[in-house]
This record gives sequence, structure tokens and C-alpha cells, in this order.
Amino acid sequence: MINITLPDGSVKHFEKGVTSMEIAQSISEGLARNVLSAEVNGVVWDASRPIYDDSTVKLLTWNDEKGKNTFWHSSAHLLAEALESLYPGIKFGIGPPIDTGFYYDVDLGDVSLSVNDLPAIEDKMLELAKEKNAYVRQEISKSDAIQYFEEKGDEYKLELLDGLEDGHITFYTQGNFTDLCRGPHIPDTGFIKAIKLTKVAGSYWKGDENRQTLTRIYGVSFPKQKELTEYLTMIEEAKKRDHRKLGAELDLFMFSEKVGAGLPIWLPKGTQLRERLQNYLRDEQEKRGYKMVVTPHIGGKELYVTSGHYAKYGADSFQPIHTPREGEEFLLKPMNCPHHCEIFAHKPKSYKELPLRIGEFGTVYRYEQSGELHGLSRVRGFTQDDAHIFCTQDQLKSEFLNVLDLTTTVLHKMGFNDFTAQISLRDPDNPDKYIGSDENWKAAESAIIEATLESGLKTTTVLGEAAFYGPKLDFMIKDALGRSWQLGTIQVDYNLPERFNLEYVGSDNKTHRPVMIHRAPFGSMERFISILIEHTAGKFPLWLTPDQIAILPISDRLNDYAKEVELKLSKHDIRGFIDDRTESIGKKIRDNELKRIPFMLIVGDKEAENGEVSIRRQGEGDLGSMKVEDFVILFNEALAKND
RNA sequence: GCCAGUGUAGCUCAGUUGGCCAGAGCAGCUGAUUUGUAAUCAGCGGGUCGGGGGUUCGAAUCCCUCCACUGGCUCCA
Repeated sequence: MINITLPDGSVKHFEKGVTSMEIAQSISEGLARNVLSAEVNGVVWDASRPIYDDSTVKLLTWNDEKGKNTFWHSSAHLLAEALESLYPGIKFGIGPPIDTGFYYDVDLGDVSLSVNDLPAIEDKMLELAKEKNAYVRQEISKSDAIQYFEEKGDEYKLELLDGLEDGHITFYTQGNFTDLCRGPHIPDTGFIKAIKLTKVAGSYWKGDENRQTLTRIYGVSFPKQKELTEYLTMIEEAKKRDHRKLGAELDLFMFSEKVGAGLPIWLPKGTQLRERLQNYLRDEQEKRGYKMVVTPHIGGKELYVTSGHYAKYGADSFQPIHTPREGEEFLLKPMNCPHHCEIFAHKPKSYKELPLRIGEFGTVYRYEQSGELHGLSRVRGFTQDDAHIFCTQDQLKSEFLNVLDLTTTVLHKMGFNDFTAQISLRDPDNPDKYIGSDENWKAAESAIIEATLESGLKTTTVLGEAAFYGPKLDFMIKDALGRSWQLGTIQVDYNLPERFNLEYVGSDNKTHRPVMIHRAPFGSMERFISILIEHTAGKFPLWLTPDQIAILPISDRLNDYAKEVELKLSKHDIRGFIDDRTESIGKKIRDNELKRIPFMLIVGDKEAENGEVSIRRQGEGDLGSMKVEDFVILFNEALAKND
């Protein structure tokens, strides 16, 4: 007999070799039907795997992230089985679960797959799922495993096997499909009731663009049909919030092929929004001791040779601008820091001037790869809410905390509460990718880690994601479709001060090298606004939205009264417009609802007589009539609540 | 940049076994209507079918190429 400890702390006795499934059955049949896998002493196992020693066991179902992972991992195997039966002879890369669903990378040889082929594959998967084939685990020697895949002719699996240690290799088989796999898996394919293959994409083997292109098939699966239907509805709703769609509907921005791909054009409404954001951010920064500057959109090529950027990015950037003077070359600025370094170097600096915080809404141009462009999120010309802080080594941590406070303050003001701070450090296996000394890197990395710890932010740490000149902290946030984007960024840099030979005179009357922090709380105005649009579905906070009110006269004869109302409200800094088109009131309401105008003020003869307006709140409907003065109060209350 | 897909009027879309002057709704314009909480009615104008090249008696439709966009991959100073 062995002792099994359950999450509630209770201990039950079972025969040696009991499975998690059997433990579930001992609790209830219903639970047993829903067990996907189990966490045994902290490791996720197959529910069907025998347990031989005293253990702590947590049964995992669809309600556990780890249970879902098992489910989706098994679904990837089912996809592979379906693919192999439909396209015999294909080779398999990897097929992991992801945040939502799973994918499998396959080499289809000469076959080219499109989304039109997916329904047939789904059907095959469902057919195989109905067979309720068990996922059977098998420990196998490395030589036998190699022999299996050599006979099958799957060089990808052989390459994966190459990195595995003999004695720790397992195969999983369900139906006619066997895969090299660590597991675990769900008991049988019958658990998978609903499947949607969502997209086909190219991917590089091992993520290396110099290696084979594989076909990646993405899918998502569920234990109940209803959950798939709900998921699909959610995706449809998310698409309605897409900033590219809303940006066009709300007349915020546009693109023009003639102007160029990835070069957003801000329309009047979008410009109002953007400038209000900038003003807000400028105020917050000036409160924190930043000094704003303006620098040109171009810079001499030597500037970027000095900074080191020309050597690293020159070939893949917008190419130099030439002038009538032979040999003279300028580059569109891809970042603001070299200009700011020149500002620092302009006059001798004393330690008394530090920290020096130089801020600029600086527009930069980067020749992003064509396949990368994406609405406002990834563009070739964008405006950073940039600043560079020059400080002493001692000031580094407090400056870092100051920036963390600024960033979290502005993100919260915008209603973003769900973001993570990603600490990006060096790839220890690839020191050649980075410039700067080892000591400096270590000092910078520990400064970031310490400050972030003190701030109490939700963090993740990723090795190998650092910039080439220093480690960084990025604020990651998700768009409507769950894709993760980097917004704000804070980067420590020991490199540029050296390259620009920046110095200050210390209290010891000796020269010292300042430390530099690059930081942008929004990242770029473009990307920030793209995320803001998706999070608010176009219903911007009242203080920020381009038009706060629309006055809708019921007929032409009320236009004069509408103007009176508009004038009164503008004296209270309430902005908007009169919709005096010769349209029915129903039509005007509909149009202004769709434009997400927060308040509609409907004025007819009754209102004009009494000095009133009839209020309609966007998305809520009629709030009844009130005096104009009372509306001002109502409006200011809504403003105060940051609605 | 790579893989796959898409591109017809300002917008959403129909039209593809190649064949009369390429259609609809919305938007726009003109006129009528002066309207009470999500679309008033009528008339009119509007398209190099993404650009270029080719096949064909004939191309929106088939082929090549370039561009843009979409979904991923890679990249992101």
C-alpha cells in the first residue's frame, strides 16, 4: 500500500501501481470522466501512469491550465495522425500546446496547404477522436528510437533525438500514429469533442530562417462543442475591435500606397487624440523633472557611425540621403539617442546637473521588413515618447524606480491594469551578439532586477532578448486577439556614453562617465494608440476622446438653440459639434452612436423652451431631459470618474 | 525577407467551367420631407476589376511579374 496525499491535505491509501485515473474513480465517476492528467509530486503525468511510491497527487481537468495544456498537446498528436493518414509520407517537426490551442509543424514535401484544406483535416481528426484510441506511453532506447525514425525517414525527429539522453526517451502512440514525445497525454482521443483548425502558416525549422520552411497548422480543441462555439464568438467580437477597422471607422488614421507602406497618416480626429495623449504625458514628465527638446528628423551619417548603429543596421535601413555636396550623407533618424547624446556633450557637465532627463516626442524611421508591417502596431515611421536620462551609477536605481512609477502611473490612467514587465537579459551562450564590457552588463542587469523587485511588478525574465547595447525592461500588453506587444521600455545603456565620450565632473574634480537610461512609457504613440483602441473598442476615456458631445437638433429651426448650448458648454471646456444635417433624429442618433460619441444632446422645442437638453449616453440610451447647467455637473462627474 | 492567402465603386460584398454595355446595399450628390431617442423617400453620379506584361477571336475570370494588404515565421536600434 502507498499513501496518496491530495490537494486538500487528505491522505488515502492505494495499492502500489495505482493510476491517477483510479484515484479519481475512488472519489467520483464524474471526476474520473474529466481527468485529463495529474500532477504527481509536482510533475505532470499521464492519468493512466502507475504510481509506485507515496506521492502528492493533484488531478488535472479542463479547469487547470496544466490540464488544458495536456489536452491541447494530445490534440496536436491527433492533428499529426490525421495529417499522416491524409498525406502519407510527410515528416513532422514539433507539435506543442500554446496559450490557446496547439500547432504542428510539418514538412509536406511538394504539397502546399491552404485554409481550404483545413475542414477535411478537421473531419479526419473528429473521425479519429471517435475511435477513442488510448495514448500509450512507451519507454524506448535511443537506438531503437533512431531506428524507428530512420525507417520512417523523418530527419526532423532524428535531429530532436540527437539532443536527447538514452534512458529518458519515450514514445506515445495513439491509433496508427507514434511520436517521439515526453508527454504527458490525456487518456484517449475520445475526450476531444470539438476541433477548429484556425490557420496555416510558414515557419522555420528550429526558428532559424536559414533552415527549412515547414508548414505550421494551428488549431484549438475543446471537450465540449459549446465551448468551441463560445470561443468562435469571442474571436468574432475581438475582430470588431481591431484597431485597423476602428481606425478607419472613426476617421483616426489612414494609409496611402503612394505615401508608402507602414507610414501612417494621422487624420484630424486621430491627431486630436494623439496630441491630448502627448500633452498628458508631457505634463507627467515635466512633473518628474524632464526637460523637453526638439531635434531634427535626420542626422549626419557620422552620428550613427559613432553610435555604432550604422555598422549594425545601416544595410537594412532607409538608405542615406545625399545632397548636392559630394560625399555628404544624412540618415533618417532611426532613434533619438544620438541626438540627445550630442545635447549632453554640448556643454561641460557637473555632477550637480545630474540626473539630466532629456525628453522628446521624436519621430523615427526604421525600414521594417515588409512582412512585419501591421496597422499602427508595426510601422516604418513612428513617434517615440522618448527620453534619455544621464545619471551617475549611484543614481541609477532611483532613476529606474522613478521611471517605473511614471510608466505604471500612465498605464493605469489609461485603464491598463493587466500588463507584465519582461526583463530581457543577455543570451549567455552568445556573448558576441552584444557590445560593452562584461562588468557593465552585470551591473546593468542587477540594477534592473533589483528595481523591478522593489516595484512589485508582475515580471517574467527572458534570456537572449536584451538589446545589443544593454539589458532592458519591456512592458508587455495584449491586443484584442491576444497577441502580445511591447509598449513601454526602459533600457540601461553603458555603451553610448562611451562611444560619445560623455563625461561629467564629479565632486572630486575628476571626470566620470555617466550612465544612460533610454525609456519610453508608451513605446510609440502609434503602437500605444493601437492597443488603446482595441482595449476601449473605440470608446476612449472622456478626457481623451476627440468629441465628447454631439448636439442633435430635432429640426432646422432648433439650430440656433443648439448653437447657444454649444457656446455654453464650450465655456466649461466641453467639446463637440452640432449635427445639423437635414436628417431624421433616428438617423443622427444612429450615426453618432456608431462614432462612439460619449454624450448626445438632443434638442427639440420642449428643451429650447426650458433651457434644457435631452441626454443620451453612448451605449446606454436615453437619460432624460435636464437643464444645461445640470448636464455640466453630470459631465464633470463622469470626467472625475475617468469614464 | 520566408510560407500561405487576398485585392471588383469611398465602405461591405456579388459576378470565376473565359463570351451581351461589370452589379447590389451603404456612403456621396440633387430634390422632396422638418422629423422626439439606432437607418424618411425618390432621382442621379461614381469602377484603368491593385499596376505591368502574356495566352486567346475574346480576360475581372487563365499564366508570369511587381505592389499593397491579411495570417503566421524570422526580425524589431
